[in-house]
Amino acid sequence: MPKTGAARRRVGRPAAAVLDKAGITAAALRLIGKNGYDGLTMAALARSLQVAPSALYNHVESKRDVLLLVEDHLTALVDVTAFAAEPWESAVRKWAWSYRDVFAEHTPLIPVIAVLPVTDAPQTLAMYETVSAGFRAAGFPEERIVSAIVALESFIFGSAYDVTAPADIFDSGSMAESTPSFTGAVRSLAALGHEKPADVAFSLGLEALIAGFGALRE
Amino acid sequence: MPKTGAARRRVGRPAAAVLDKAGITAAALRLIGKNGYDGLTMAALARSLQVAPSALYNHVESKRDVLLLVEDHLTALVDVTAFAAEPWESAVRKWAWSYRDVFAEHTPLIPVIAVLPVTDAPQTLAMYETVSAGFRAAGFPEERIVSAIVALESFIFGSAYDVTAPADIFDSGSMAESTPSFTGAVRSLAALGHEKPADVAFSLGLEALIAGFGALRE
DNA sequence: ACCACTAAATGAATGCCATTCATTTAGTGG
DNA sequence: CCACTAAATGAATGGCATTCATTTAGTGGT
Repeated sequence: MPKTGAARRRVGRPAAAVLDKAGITAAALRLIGKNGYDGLTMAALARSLQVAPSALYNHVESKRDVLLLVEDHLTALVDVTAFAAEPWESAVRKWAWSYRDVFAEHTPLIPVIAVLPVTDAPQTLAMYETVSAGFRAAGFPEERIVSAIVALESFIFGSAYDVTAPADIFDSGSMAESTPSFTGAVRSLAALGHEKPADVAFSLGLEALIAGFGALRE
Repeated sequence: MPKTGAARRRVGRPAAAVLDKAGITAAALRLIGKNGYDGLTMAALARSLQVAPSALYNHVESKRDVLLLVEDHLTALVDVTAFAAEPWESAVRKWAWSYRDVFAEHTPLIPVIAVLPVTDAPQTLAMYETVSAGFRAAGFPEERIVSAIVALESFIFGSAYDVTAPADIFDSGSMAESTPSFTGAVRSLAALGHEKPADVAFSLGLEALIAGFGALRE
């Protein structure tokens, strides 16, 4: 029996195209928002677009392609505006926090991004252009710009994972007596207060990187 | 027909146990070494141990469990010896390079490690104990030790991905004219020489972190 | 000596997944 | 008007982790 309200599409090319990359991207993001990355399957994506799974392959080559569309969309959300208006230190700081926050919600993309040729992701390339122009304007020696950005990005990606870690990740359980130094350090961090441990670590590392890199400027 | 040289095991519990965790770990590592993480399937693992796939589940609960065994084994390979014998700066430097090098070959484990409660991984916990003791002995304020280690680890994990990136990852292709600043920076890095870009970026970031954190010591 | 129980293997499903292919239909350029 | 291309369906395909019923071997208790 045909679906209740579903006016089944008949076989063959429809008069107006049903799918395009923007629609696929939006549907993927909706799906991820509702069910996480486990819920993002080609079948579920097709269902949410009221289309047969195989129809997706007229628009993307693979599931990895879908992840790439999502990645590029998200990168456009990273805030780079401070590079136009603020001193280098605070611009980097804002960019880094924003970048981490966006991808902390999307860690399954990190393995994809990390090895992604920038050619395949126009928004990502645009971000690099803005950031590297900011470094150049701040007096960075040209041959260090890319390395500094890569180092910051590595730190940001690693820190994004850290945000998703369970609160009790450092609970050493029954081994506590045999690891006194670590157990003590964990306890005294916990005693410190309510600020999120992932934020404390990110701030600590980011400020060290900013200070260290700032010294390279001419 | 029974396999050629294979003396098929008959159904039922064998006289001597065929499997244990150490054997499973070793086989998984062999498989990863030969075919990468794509080649590590429960079926392939079982085949390499001459066992039915379902037999594995008497010893591990899931594939994730297998990855955990591998992770803990690898962590034991990270070199922490310098913390016993060298000044803090060089000990951290050696540890960080070693840690990055080990996991650069095993990036698919990073999502697993990053959210892994330390209770489940004794070798990993042992590494933390040695490192935090080194920080403490170097005069680190106790409540910053964990944050500093987490920040370093985040940088290390992100940098491990970077090692695996394709050489032409920053080739902006046809968009080169619209991204002059970034394209110029990439070119002048390439002109610089033969040192691996991932190593340059890692060194740059690591030295900044060491310098920044060193200043926290009392 | 027996018996209940647990541990460790096999082999046959199960259900999900990404992807491919043959087929159908709709627009388009020459 | 005709060949071609684009975009949909629907039916495979093969691989995957995992589960379950079944069989057999050792073990601890009476």
